[in-house]
Amino acid sequence: MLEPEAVAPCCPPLTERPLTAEEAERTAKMFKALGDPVRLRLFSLVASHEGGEACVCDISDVGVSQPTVSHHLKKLREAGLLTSERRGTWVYYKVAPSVLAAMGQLLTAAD
Amino acid sequence: MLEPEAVAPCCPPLTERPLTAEEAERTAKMFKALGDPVRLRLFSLVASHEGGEACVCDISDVGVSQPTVSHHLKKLREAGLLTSERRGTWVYYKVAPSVLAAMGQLLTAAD
DNA sequence: TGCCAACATAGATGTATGTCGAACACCAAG
DNA sequence: CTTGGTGTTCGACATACATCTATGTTGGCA
Repeated sequence: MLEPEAVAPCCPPLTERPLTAEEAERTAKMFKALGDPVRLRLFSLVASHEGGEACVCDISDVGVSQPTVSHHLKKLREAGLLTSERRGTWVYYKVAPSVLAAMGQLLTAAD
Repeated sequence: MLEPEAVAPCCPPLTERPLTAEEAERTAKMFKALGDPVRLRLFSLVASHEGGEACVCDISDVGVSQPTVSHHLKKLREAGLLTSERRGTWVYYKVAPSVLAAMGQLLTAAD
């Protein structure tokens, strides 16, 4: 089921030193994934859901069709931000561990 | 010169509660702006430059033409992430105050 | 076995975006 | 005022992307 390439601890704070081209390439994928309003809502719906995970049926009410939701969840998976698991009839998404920490570190003001 | 709409303190951590549609719309613009490798490098070049600011001539070596650099800097400005100021011959860009803090808060693991 | 619900994939389509070269605006020196 | 350097804007173009409808696939249940 096409699992994400690891997002990795990646990089120091953006204020510490310029990113290399490769670092920027990898890191931009995460930001890009969150750069769509629908995906950002889906991500926050999963991240804030009790237990840290949510089934698609819990988060499908974001104003677009069901295939579109599925499409965006796939993008988030491919960016390494979410993982998915099927349990019976439902598919559950959760935030990939360490992703929030990694992105938070990037944006740490190293002042 | 088309100044940015304020990016605002905006939102609580993504893990605290789901974003509303409006919040997501506004916030996604910031992530989107950083969702391109070239822009991400430009941003980190400015953010990590001594004095917290850099002139375009200091950061133009990212592998694309100079008009393209200018185009991306404009996008970053419009997203509220950078501000620009002309001093004599050169134009200086700096990170908009409070932007890093705001984005960092969004990604705070509220665990 | 057959059916329904939950998600995913496929294909089509309009719009947004990244890129470039060319032309323009601004400023400092001669 | 003219020249040269710095940066922006313009127009064109190819690609990427968000969205939809239609169709597949998977699993529970009668």
